[in-house]
Amino acid sequence: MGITAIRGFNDILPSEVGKWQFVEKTAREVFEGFGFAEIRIPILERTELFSRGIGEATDIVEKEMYTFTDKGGGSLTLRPEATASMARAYLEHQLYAFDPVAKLYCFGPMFRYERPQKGRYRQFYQIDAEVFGVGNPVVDAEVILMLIHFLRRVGLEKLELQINSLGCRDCRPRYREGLKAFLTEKSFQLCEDCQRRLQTNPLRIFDCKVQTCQEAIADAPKVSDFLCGECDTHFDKVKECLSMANLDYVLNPRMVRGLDYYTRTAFEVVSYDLGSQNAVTGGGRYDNLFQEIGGLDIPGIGFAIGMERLISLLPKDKEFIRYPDLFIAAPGKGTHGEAYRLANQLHLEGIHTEFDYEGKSLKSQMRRADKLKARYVLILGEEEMKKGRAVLRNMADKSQEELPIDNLTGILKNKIGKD
RNA sequence: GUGAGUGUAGCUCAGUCGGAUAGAGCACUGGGUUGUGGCCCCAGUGGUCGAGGGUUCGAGUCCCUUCACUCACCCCA
Repeated sequence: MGITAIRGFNDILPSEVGKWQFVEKTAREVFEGFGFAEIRIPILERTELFSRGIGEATDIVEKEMYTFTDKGGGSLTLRPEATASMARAYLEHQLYAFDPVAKLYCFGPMFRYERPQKGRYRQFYQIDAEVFGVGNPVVDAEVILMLIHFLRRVGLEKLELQINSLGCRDCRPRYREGLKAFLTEKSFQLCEDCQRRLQTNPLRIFDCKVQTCQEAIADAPKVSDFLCGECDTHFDKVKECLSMANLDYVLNPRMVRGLDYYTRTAFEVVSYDLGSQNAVTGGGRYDNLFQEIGGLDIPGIGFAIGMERLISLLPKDKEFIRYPDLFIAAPGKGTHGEAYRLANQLHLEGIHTEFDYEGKSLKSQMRRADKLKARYVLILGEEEMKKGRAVLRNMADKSQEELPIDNLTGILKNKIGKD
């Protein structure tokens, strides 16, 4: 093997690309129907954008970013997520001056230096959708509704929507301290990792798989007990709106988000067909992000969908590959040029046509037509060609008919359009 | 960063206790049919046994090192 792709960076081969196009096309249709507009943003940003936006102490910023110094001497980072960049673009171009409310979506690769495993790669693709400028809980529900609607449209079932409220900058620290105090008394029960988490991020202990840690936190206080009045009514309103839309959800008081900027509503959609990395999408509200990166006090909410994870869940029986409409077989040497001429003519008409480049036997050409799953084969026989005619074979039912070559385009368009 | 598993043909995999020229199926090419696909039959192409070192008369097989991939931890989409 010569040069290979680097670890965690994958090629998406033609046989897979149909799925990607389908998912992207569906996302565009659904999101634009909800009033979202596409935005395209760079994949490189100043490192500062992420360290301030995502949070210095997060795993992403601490150890997962692809950061380097460019020739101008500045520190740049391949984006590990899109929200901070989208917020930056919104501020930089003062989109709020036209309308404080911006509903944006974008597609693209993200980069995180992690050990790859099932559903986790160093370059991975996300679909992001964000609403900037609305603090009202109705929009939380609206965003979640759009997300679920999209997931159903691409054919996913057996999904579970989990929601939680993380509180705001007032009540989250209170909860954190409360939890810390509670667990400190039980710290002898905690594993080594959780001893550390107790200091750095006590909320994470909820995720620990160690039996004794689970026992320790079994009757730990919940976020909901600590929410301030405003966060409490906000969350109630979100739940109420979800119910109004007939969306089923599971309250997961243990759900924690890894990025510092999340506040209040947090949600995840998980699938039990995914393996260990079971979140297809995750998101939430981030009312502090804009202040961290720019100063203006603008609320936001959004989600990121993991493309690879989503695509791995797509129904298996669905066909995403486009097969040729026609294969032109030219068994005789004298008919080769005609195959080339005809194929080009048909290409200009948008008819997906293949032909043999190698001058192989008719049998071999037929075999290839079959392998490519061409619907029709046009056989340019020397006998027929002398009369200006050719044989058109329907590969599915084996029927054949002799046709005049000069009228071929019209006839094919008619036939192919029919089914 | 940590742990476990796996590396033999393009793909999926056999390969016994260390023994002779490393196999099968699929795929590919050609033929059986001078001009007709799938099924069948025949033949052919294709290998640095991941790489490097060691033990041995002899290594795909045993040992060491290394690389890659996979899964899991951590964390997240």
